[in-house]
Amino acid sequence: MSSSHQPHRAGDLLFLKRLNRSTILELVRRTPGLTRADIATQAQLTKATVGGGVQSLLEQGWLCEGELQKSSGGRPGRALHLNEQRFAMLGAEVGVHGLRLVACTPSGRVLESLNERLPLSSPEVAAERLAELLQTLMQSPSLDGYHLLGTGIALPGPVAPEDAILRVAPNLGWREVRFLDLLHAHLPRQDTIWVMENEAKSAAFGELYFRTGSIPASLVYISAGTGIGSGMVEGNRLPLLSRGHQGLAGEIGHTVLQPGGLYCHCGNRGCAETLVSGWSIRAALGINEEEDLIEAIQPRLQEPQVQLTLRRAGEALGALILNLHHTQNPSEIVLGGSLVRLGGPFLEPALAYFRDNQARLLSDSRPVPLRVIEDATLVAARGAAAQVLANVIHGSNELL
Amino acid sequence: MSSSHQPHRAGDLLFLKRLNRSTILELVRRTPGLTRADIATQAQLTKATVGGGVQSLLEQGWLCEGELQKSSGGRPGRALHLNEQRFAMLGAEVGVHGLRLVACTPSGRVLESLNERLPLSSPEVAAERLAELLQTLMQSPSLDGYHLLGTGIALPGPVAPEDAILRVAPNLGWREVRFLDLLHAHLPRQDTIWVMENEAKSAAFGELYFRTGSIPASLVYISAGTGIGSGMVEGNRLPLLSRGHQGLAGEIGHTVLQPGGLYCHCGNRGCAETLVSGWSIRAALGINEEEDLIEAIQPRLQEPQVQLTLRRAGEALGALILNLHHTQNPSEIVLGGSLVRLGGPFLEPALAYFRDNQARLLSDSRPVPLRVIEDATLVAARGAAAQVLANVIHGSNELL
DNA sequence: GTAACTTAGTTTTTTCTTTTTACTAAGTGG
DNA sequence: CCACTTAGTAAAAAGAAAAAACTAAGTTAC
Repeated sequence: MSSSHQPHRAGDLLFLKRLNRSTILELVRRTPGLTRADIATQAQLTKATVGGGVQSLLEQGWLCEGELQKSSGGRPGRALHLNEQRFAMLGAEVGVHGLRLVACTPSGRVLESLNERLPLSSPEVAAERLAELLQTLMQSPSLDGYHLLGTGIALPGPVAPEDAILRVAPNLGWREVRFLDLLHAHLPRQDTIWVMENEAKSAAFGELYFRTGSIPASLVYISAGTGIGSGMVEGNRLPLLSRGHQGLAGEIGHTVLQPGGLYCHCGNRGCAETLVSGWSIRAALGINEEEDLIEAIQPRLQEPQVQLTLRRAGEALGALILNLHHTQNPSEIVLGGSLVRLGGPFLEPALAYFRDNQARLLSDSRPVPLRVIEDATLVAARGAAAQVLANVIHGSNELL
Repeated sequence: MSSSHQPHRAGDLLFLKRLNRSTILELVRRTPGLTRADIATQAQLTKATVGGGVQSLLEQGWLCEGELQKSSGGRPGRALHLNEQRFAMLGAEVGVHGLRLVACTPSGRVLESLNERLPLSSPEVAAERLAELLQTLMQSPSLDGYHLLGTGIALPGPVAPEDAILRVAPNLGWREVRFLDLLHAHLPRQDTIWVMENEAKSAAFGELYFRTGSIPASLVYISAGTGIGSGMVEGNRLPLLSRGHQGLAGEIGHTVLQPGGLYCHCGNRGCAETLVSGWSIRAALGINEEEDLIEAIQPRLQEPQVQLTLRRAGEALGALILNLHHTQNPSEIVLGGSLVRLGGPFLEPALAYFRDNQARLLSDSRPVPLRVIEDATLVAARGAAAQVLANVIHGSNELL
């Protein structure tokens, strides 16, 4: 969301100060254990400036001091870490089959989570229930003493940038929903940050943002569930989400993969979702909406028709991944979503297709890493929480 | 190339000063005729700061003062413009069929251009000839009195970010070419900026960067010629090119559009280029490499086979554009390249496909603007020059 | 015509943040 | 134990933008 459509920020001294504070905090966040001297080197600031900045970040409770580092012939520096006891963010995902909530620390550690199945319902009902669960989560004992920075909401559909409107959620049957407004009817804003973003984009953000050590320059998260979506985040200094003009960036489920192919829900023909998605697999195998897809397929895995369907779907997913490779070319690809649980018969063809074809153009010896997340339950909710933190650290608010 | 892999820049006072100078220059560049007061409002700086910044930019020759604005009940402000007499950038495109060179002013006005056909040749030969032509261009009388900021080179293939290596140029048969090094064997660096980038990405950059007035938040340029490539540029403050991890971002010609389809040059099956590209159309219609594609087709436009081929290719292009819409979702799409000259029989199906299908997901009343560039001869070269200027204004060099 | 008002831009002083410089702290190695 | 190295702090200096006061140059009301 970030909003703030002002193209240029004021370049005053306060801005400079905050920029340096945010730089320091960001460096420690990425590589825990840094000393003041390390920061001075990496940020190209003087020791004095870093010392002052660290001082104020310690006082505000963002950082805490750790052990003395090993010395290499001089006074040892003192390690700095994110303070894990002071601030927390909430994140929630509104999914097709339920609500997932997390509370996590600035390093991404999950303090508490909730997972509730909820049948398909109206935006109003979902918002009311989510508000209740958020209240519950906030009062959880494991959050005692934490100052809550804000709440991020992940939704299964394109969210218009700047507007905080969920444009459409095909699998929920929602359209043009101002979900945050609905939520605030039951839960006060309370001067904290509220972020609302697409589910796959949130997941992508969290997967990159909470990484420490060697951080990929860019990352694509593919969310394969009832529908198929993706999100891309990149940028070295501040991680930026590719949202697109109308929030449609990453809607790979509706890229054409077979011109003149089957009709898709969206009305076009040959969309990727007609080949690979929860709903297309259900349709091909005659599995009811009420049944759990995975549970229904598990006992039928030996049937040739099931195997063929899964292989075809997997190959289509492989082509989709390859297409992302050739349009966005991320440094890393992460695959999550409920379809991952279909396992080898579905995943192997996908991975094989990408593995065999990704080096067609470039004979690059180092293939792009592709990681499969077995349990992606909390990924999107956690990523929504991540965006709250990023908003605080990089945003123009007064919290830092 | 931008390079400078340092993740964080020093936040000292000089940095702040340069940031504000660059902000001022950027604002005037985007909306010529701004007054100091306008800038102060938009940049959220005080009149005094803007006054000082403008002063130094006037002295350095970046800006010049224009007419008095109309007054609305007070002292009229003085319009500021880019100085078009002082600085210039060179840009060149190495294409499959020849070399194109331009010299242009900071506003993008072309001072001089060269266009030379060159048969397919080695990187060394091309570099030597390009060096000669650059020399010629630099000595052109219309560049008298101009200070040259640098030179940008656009190449028909993926360029690795940070490395200045052309990874591969399929239609030239080149691989792993350090083109700038070859060029510098014949032409000294001379303390100016050198930029090397993919051709479609360069074009995209130039199309966005030289725009004034209402500037789209993001733009995709599609280059449809012998092969098909694209480039995306976005970002409000400083325009950022999506390069991708290995420079493969935008290689839409090798996205799979028909799994199990025809074999592509790259070895994979069903790539978009097997359906729409200069080479696939030649193959379908039996047109020799030596003939000019457009000239060969023109007299045969009434043949049903030609019409069918062009329509099929156009529809594939339409699907490609729709796929970009659903993966990148740019605010604007620009279509250029030699295939544009095929005209209606090719373009109409493409535009119709995109027009009819782009609102499937969102019933957005305002469709994404799609502009066709009739004569894209100089677009990539000009865009390469644009990157030089952007490097000066936003980069960390001392020129500002 | 002129005084009141409005807006543009500059000059001067003040404020604030970083750097510079000098210093203290705390380890290693001969 | 003493030189040496590196980490971090403190006080003085430099430099940038802000704030306030000012001049400049138009319009509007009467």
